[in-house]
Amino acid sequence: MRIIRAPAMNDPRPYEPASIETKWQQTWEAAKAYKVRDDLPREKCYYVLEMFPYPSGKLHMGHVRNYSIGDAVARYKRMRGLHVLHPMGWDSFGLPAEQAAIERGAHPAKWTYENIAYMRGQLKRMGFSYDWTREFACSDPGYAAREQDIFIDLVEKGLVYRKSSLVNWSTGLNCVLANEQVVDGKCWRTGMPVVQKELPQWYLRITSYADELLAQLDALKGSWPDAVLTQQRNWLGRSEGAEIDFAVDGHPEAKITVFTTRPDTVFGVTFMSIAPEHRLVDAIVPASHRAAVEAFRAEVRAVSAQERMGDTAEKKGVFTGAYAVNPVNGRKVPIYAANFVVADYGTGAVMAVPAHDTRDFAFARKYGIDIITVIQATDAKHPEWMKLQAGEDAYTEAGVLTASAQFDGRPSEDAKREITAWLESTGKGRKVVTWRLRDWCLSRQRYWGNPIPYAYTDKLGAVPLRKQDLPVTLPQDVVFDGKGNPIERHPTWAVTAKDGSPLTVRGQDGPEAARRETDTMDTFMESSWYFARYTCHDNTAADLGCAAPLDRKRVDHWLPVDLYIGGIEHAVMHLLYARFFQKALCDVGYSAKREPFKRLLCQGMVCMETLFREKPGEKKQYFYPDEVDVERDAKGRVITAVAKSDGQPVQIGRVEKMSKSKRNTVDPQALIEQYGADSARLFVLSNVPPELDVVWSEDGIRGSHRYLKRLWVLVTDNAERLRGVAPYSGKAAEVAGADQAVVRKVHAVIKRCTDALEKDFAFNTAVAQCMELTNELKPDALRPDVLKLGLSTLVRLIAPMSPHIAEELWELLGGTGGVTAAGWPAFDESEIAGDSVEYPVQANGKVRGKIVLSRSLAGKDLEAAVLASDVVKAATEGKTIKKLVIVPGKIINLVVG
RNA sequence: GUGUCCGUAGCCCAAUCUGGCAGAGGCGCCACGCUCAGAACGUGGAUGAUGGAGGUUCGAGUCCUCCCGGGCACACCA
Repeated sequence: MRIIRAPAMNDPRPYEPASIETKWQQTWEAAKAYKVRDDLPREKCYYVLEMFPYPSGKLHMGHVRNYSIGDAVARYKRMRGLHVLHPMGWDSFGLPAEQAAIERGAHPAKWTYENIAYMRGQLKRMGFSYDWTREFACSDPGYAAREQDIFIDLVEKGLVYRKSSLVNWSTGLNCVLANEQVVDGKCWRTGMPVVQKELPQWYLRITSYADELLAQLDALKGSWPDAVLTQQRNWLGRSEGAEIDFAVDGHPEAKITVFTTRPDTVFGVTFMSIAPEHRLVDAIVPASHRAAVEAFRAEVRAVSAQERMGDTAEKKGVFTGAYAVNPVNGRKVPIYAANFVVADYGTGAVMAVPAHDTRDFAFARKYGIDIITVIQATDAKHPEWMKLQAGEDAYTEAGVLTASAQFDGRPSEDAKREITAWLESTGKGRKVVTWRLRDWCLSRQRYWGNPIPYAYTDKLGAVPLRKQDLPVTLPQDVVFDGKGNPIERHPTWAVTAKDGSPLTVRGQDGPEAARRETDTMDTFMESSWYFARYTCHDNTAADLGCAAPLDRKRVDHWLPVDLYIGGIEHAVMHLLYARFFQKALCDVGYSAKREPFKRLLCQGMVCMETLFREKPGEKKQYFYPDEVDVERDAKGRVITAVAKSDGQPVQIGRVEKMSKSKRNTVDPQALIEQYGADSARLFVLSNVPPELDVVWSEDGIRGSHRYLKRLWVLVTDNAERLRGVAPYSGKAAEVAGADQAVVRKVHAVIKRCTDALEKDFAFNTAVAQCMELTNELKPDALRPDVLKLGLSTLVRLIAPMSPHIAEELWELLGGTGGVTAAGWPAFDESEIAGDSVEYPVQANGKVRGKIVLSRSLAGKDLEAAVLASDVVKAATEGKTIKKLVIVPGKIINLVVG
């Protein structure tokens, strides 16, 4: 049994995070401390937003980090006197809810809203300063209804269309995926294979905004991470070139248009590659080659998208038996159906110039096709050029044209323009720009999403619903058995109007019986405008179908978001869709701000060491940390690790992103219970800058907790006697010794903290500064007013990171009105440096000693004082000074010989 | 392969933008204090060719060039 010593009379109150944190959370809630108004001057306002979570059940460490960063910024900005909009909500449509319904029988809505309730409680327990009055979930009827209104606006603007096309069909989800959701040919969510399937789908015309989406990336440089800008640029994939029309020999009605970025090489075309699915293939293939082409097409189709896209796939083709005629020189070239030609990029056909394209070169070699050089390198020693001379590889760089009729001798860049112009003038080609970006496929054959507000009739086809007939709400009585789309199988929903009567749409001769669209929208739709909705979440009239989705005045007051924080995994999908959507919202009249996020911060992952055993031919067996004993040497390096269960060795693996499957996770709830929210928040902000990965360790969080305890003891030990003392507010020079050092330190630390937060949100260095100041504050050595200055500064500096303890200590020190209202402490640059400077003295770059001189010394006086010093005399003994470098306030360097 | 970021103590990182004594902070380690002992706490301490080679400079972790190593992104896109 443990013997617990009774506390002595003057023992300070112990640090009990749970009670302090609950107390202040209740205080903030009761005071609606973080509710923000919409009618204050914008320059006094700040909008900080973290990517809202999918309500999967409970918070994970990634959330804790993301939201701790955002909250620290929000609290810091408030202390700087700004009115901060800091909202939170739920990205609550999506597949896991349906998965849960299938597995556990709970309705997706029930499961989702129970999760939201639990996670909201966790966020509140973390003490995040959200304006909870603006909270909403995307699956709330109000939000989904507003989204349908916007959808109809987009329809009227011509941004929505339906087309039948090959789509990515996830065999795991029985559902269509966007290109971005296909990773290495597999479903990004389930990892199951993705196959191509022909289906009619709804699309949003994001490609109409391609130019603007690209152009405005330049303006985001410096405010968004380069990695994100690059990824978006790659994704948009703008490519400038020419389309050239080739006639087909013996088929005067047929014409194959190719797209090329190298019109300067057109005289070197020796064959053409065409996508096997190209619509002209059947028309031009002679009977003699039909069987071979059909077989090839079947073979290509059988190969999964994954293999076809990967660079391991062999480049293959089959001669179609047809010939194309090169419009510039009349040369007849064979047409090959090739597996590497993508049907829906460019024109689905490529002119092949083996001399100047690596892939064409390999293909020509394989099938024995001619190689004609039409570009000459200007540098005869160019390695690629020498390879072409040796018949080893193509020369793909720019050069000078040859064997190109009237263009001989022209440089590539000029020839591109001139040849394109010539083709244009003869009607055989034209300058074009193509994009890698495709339109956004919106349809999902799923239940738990927002219904697409369309209906179909036999006569009219697809008809958008009128706004007064909205919203379309999901049927409640559906069956989840994992076999396809539950809405589609509902007996009456698709043909029943809001009021229960049979669904009709208005036709020319009166109402016509109609059937609803049963597809729901991609959930990236909801996350494309939620940041705008936070500014006016209450814009909801009694009749849901009639209120405007957004209040333009408030949207434009708050947007763009000043700081948006989230994971880099959203670099393309979410962030590109949201940028597009904001522009579309502008064009339907809901905003004038064309970019949604002014600054973007992508925080790193929370990682942890993995522990595993591996046997040949078996999957890795992972261990939880508490199942393993680790032994370290004197330097802290790991010597051995063994499992507690059997004493056998365990391997220590890489530090990897926390995941359940690797058993390297930590439950934030347990951290809160053991150490408190303040310690958890401080830990995820310490040690590394926000954009780097942070490695979780038990020792690490104990370190953060230990620091808060030290701060607690330091303040509570002295609070009583300091309560009535005013913090020292005079000059540093007016006090002496340790007091003066502390006053200077206070100014220096405030400056460094402020710089760290203003420049890069470098909370790690801000925390370090707080610790440094704490280490300097020795109560017994300081005047009470100087100590009070130090403590009251410290408490305010730590407040954005660990707000509960800061509030409590602020109150104990006699502060009123809360630590936020107290404001961020100010500093005076001139108070940081002392009157004297300790100059290091270097001789030929090596430090020989130090001399202390008055800061006010300058010019000849300073030089004289330096030369007179013992250190300089000793260093120059018997040598001559060739050069004397004196940097006032910094250093002295002697060049001697 | 191309682009980009990075490489500082046993580990995570400051200092790099704006050149000036290599170290703010944390973890780990060691010693001492406290303790019957440990934990906790406190006090103190050790640890480096700043990945390598050149260059610029009075002076380079910092700027320039090349190389090595690593991360991330892109990579049949015509």
